[in-house]
Amino acid sequence: MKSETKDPKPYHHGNLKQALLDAARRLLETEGHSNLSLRKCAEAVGVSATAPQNHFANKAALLTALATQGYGELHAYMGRGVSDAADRAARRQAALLGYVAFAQDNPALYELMFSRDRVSASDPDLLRNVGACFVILADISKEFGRFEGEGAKVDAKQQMFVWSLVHGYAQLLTANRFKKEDMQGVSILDVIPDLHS
Amino acid sequence: MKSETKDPKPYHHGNLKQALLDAARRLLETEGHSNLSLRKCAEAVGVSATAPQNHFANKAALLTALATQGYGELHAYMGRGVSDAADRAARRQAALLGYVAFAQDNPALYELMFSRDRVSASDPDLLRNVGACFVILADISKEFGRFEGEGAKVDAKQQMFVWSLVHGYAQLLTANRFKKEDMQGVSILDVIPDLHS
DNA sequence: ACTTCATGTGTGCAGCGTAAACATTTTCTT
DNA sequence: AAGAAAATGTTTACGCTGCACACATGAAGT
Repeated sequence: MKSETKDPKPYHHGNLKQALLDAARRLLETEGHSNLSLRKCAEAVGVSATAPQNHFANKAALLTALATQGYGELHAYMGRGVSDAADRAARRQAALLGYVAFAQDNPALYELMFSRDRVSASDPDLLRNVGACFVILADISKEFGRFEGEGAKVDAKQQMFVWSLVHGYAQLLTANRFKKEDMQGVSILDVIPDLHS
Repeated sequence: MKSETKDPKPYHHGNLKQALLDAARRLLETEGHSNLSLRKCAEAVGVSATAPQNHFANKAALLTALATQGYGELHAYMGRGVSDAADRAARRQAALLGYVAFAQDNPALYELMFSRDRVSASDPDLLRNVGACFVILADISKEFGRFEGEGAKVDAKQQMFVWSLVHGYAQLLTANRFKKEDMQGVSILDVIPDLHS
């Protein structure tokens, strides 16, 4: 019984990496992005100020991990409560509502996920999770509206249309750019025009 | 001739405020948002590190002024090359193309304009310029697609649809979230589905 | 047992925003 | 014209930040 795998707490702290991510995530939403610092994360977890360096090469690496985690959860939100047998219209509805719900539940993280110079956009893990989200978006975009051109181009336009619409809606919503009175009883589904005659 | 208004250079520097904004804007696009500092702006202009404090209460105030300026230019981009006599379809086309062009020309500034905690969203000047942009968006949103509900609600949904779509498209485009091959010869106008039967 | 490596601490440094005291120049008031 | 007041700029200082570096410690492998 020399290498049992029952207790995965390897040593000093436990698993500091995930603890730092959790603390960073909480600080991000509570204090705002510009008040998030590695030192505050370290202090929240109870380690020295330089301990995070053992798990993240720099601050950008931590933010990238945070964004990667965010895309994973966004994917989960979009797939929530959808049975495999559901038709595309049902999946589409659930995915759109889930997408917006994630942004509303994690506005600061959502903004970070689309920031241009705070996360390293070429990170493989990040790209993988982004790709997983895009698979769902591509699926629900099929048979959506009428676009001109040949087949592949039509698919691309449909996907760009759906992603642009839901992303823009989510961002403008969480950035409070919509008038409150316009939002009464309105969801992302109401903002999609009737596409067929 | 004691108070002639011919030379508006008041004294020491000239007009440091605008010079700082110009420097900040250049640094923002070249160095990226996370490498923009007041001290670098001051150095670029050739004044001491604390001189900006006389013109901007804090860094957020400078970024807010930058965003305000951005919305002014976005408004100008949307109105470019449009005669007053043009019909709504022509204005819509020009405004959408102008909107996206501004985002492409000023990606870092565009991101700043929609950031949640770096600009003070309640600034009156900012709100005024945001409102001016929204007036154009509301105008081009009329008679767009088919939405259910009574009159005012339909207008609101149309506006939210158009702004969500063009903002999402602009942001995803500048964040390189679209596949390059999908973008070949595609503009914002191609991503809007045929809304009528 | 000894080495090796992963992980955590302590120290130090340059850059940052910004507060405070002071200097200088313009503008206002008389 | 003269002095007061305001606007603008500099210097200094302080605490916070990311991070490089040397070192300590505990776990794992041989």
